[in-house]
Amino acid sequence: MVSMHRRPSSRDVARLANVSQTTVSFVLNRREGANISEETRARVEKAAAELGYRPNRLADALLRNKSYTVCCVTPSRLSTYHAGVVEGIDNYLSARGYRLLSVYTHHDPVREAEQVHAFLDSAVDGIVYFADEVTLEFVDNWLSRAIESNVACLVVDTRSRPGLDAVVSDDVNGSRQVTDHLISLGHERIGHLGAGHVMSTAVDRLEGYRIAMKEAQLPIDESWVIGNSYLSLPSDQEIFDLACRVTAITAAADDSAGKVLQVLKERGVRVPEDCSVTGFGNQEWTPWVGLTTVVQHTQEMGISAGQLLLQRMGELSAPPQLRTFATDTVIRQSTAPPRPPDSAHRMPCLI
Amino acid sequence: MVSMHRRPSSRDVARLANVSQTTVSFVLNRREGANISEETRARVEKAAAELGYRPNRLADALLRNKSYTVCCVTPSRLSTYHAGVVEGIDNYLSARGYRLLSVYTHHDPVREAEQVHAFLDSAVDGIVYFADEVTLEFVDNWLSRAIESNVACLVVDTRSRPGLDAVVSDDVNGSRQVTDHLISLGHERIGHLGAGHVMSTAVDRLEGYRIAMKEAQLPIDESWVIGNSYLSLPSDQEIFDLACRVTAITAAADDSAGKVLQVLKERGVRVPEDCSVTGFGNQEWTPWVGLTTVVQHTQEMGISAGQLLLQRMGELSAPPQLRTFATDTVIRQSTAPPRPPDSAHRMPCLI
DNA sequence: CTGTTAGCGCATTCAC
DNA sequence: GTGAATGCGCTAACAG
Repeated sequence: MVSMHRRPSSRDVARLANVSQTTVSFVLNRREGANISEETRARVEKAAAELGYRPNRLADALLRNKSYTVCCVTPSRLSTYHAGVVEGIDNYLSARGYRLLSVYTHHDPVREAEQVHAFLDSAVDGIVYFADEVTLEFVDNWLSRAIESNVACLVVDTRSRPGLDAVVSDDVNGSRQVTDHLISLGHERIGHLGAGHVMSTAVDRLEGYRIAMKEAQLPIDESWVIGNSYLSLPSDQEIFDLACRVTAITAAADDSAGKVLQVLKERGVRVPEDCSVTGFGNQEWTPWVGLTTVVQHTQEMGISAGQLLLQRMGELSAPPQLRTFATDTVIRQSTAPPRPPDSAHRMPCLI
Repeated sequence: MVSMHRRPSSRDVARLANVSQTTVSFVLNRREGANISEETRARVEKAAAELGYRPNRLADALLRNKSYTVCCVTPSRLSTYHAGVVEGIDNYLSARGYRLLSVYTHHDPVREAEQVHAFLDSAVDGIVYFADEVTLEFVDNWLSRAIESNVACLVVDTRSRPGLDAVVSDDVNGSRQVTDHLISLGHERIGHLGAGHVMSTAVDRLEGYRIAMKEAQLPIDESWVIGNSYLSLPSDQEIFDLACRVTAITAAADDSAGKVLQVLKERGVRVPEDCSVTGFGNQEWTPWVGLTTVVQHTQEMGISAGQLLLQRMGELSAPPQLRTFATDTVIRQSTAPPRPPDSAHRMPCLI
């Protein structure tokens, strides 16, 4: 026979301790002004412990219209980068009495809006939106209500919302640095596997590549720039063709670089001997394949996001802040000097 | 001047529509028995739309002690496997009026307990716990309360909680099949990079390896079995030494296999020529490195988990179910027949 | 058919 | 120093 007892309420504690509900509230919340006798305090605490009393968060949130909850909206779970930022936010907020909940949109704007509305219907205090190529253009479906509801909103990974607090990597310089690395190795024909023009991160990374090439006075053949999306990559043939035209490829994302490694391996193009490859993001698996890539300081970004959120909760009308984080380049085995032009070895595509 | 209006309540709708709050509730919830005139219904709906009324989920949840929310407790975000299962649960539940929220424990049992308690304090309807090597032995810190609170609990990835609904892969057979694949290629000295004895998945994968070897009448030298944890892998040297003693290594996890690939590459052991390598899990990056691995049917597992949860919510006393899912082996380029014993090429470690 | 009333669990203002 | 009364927004008995 399972005990179907209702869970204990503060009233139950009050009854057991022979005091009023108010006193229980005062004791358990350590309320300042209230001068409760030591004897009463002890009796209340004993009663609460005895019953295993825990305050009902719903009742409190309903009363205050505040739930001490922040939600984090992400396209999917699959990114070391996102994971790091979320962990940073989580660490910051959980140490300050807030909890962080996550939902995934699966790149579906309708689902995203539903998820956020559900949060707004539950007195959420803050929303962190991780920009997504697909849903970005639909954020206004929910963002306007979030702002009207005085909820602290913050966006990660895009500069396209100047009215909001935002946290981003310095994508331009990150891309520039990794391209400089290739240039310093002696590469002159360098390709870029980009991710289109929807995400400012993609645009910035392409821009960084262009700047590096320009500063080195290396011309860019426009056929060296391919890729329109983080999500759908160019065909194997397009990637292969690019590798035949250049001696190095900078990819705007590690996942894209991973795909490049696969294609080149399958077609007999050796990395880095025949073609160097770089990524962006330092995903967990990149050491395993020796991919040279760009490290983003995800923990710091997350902590900063947490700070901005709490500030915004306190001061809704303060001017929005954009925080940009420098990156590092981590050099592994996927980059090396290009083959000398007269090398005996021929690229398979040139045979 | 920001409008600081309180968000509209059902009472506001009632006032605007000139009806009582009850009528608003009946209309908006399409309550069966109540026979509301078409005219009234239209007036209420118009008023609700005009005010942009949305019901407050907190009030409802407080009243019913039910929030139509399920929480999912995961060690971290970084796993294609977890991602797939969570997506399956999400798809199933969101189509049935529930929402799925996720939290991460970062392998910290204290944090995990806090997170779950916060959910229990908010009338969560179900909990999905993804077994984790570190927190598994502490689940009773919160599990007992969850069960007493009549919350539907389900565990993924471990058979160690026979009292609970559980969803697992057929790890024994998955591991056995991938080992059989190596045996059929002609390997006789096969090593296993395991993950200890805490997680039943790790134990089962080791067991599957042993069964396959036994059935093929291949003896196992106990020095071929290394690895005590999913989280902390053996040293590079240990991995290298293992590769010198065998012609193939089955890893209990893709991440471990990835590490093996890195070490072998760094030390000049060619894969698959000198040593074949297999993983487990079909993580997103495995195609990029051509890793032969075991595919788990994550979506189906998630859907099944969703079904079990809803069943359990309806019938708390039903006998617990364990659902086991078959796996597939996906063969890529990291496995090949062993070198002939008299091969001219020598392993670097044997030189 | 619709409105009045009560109460979910809590914090809080105001008496005593 | 402590307690009675109020209301957050909602649904659901129960009247009428």
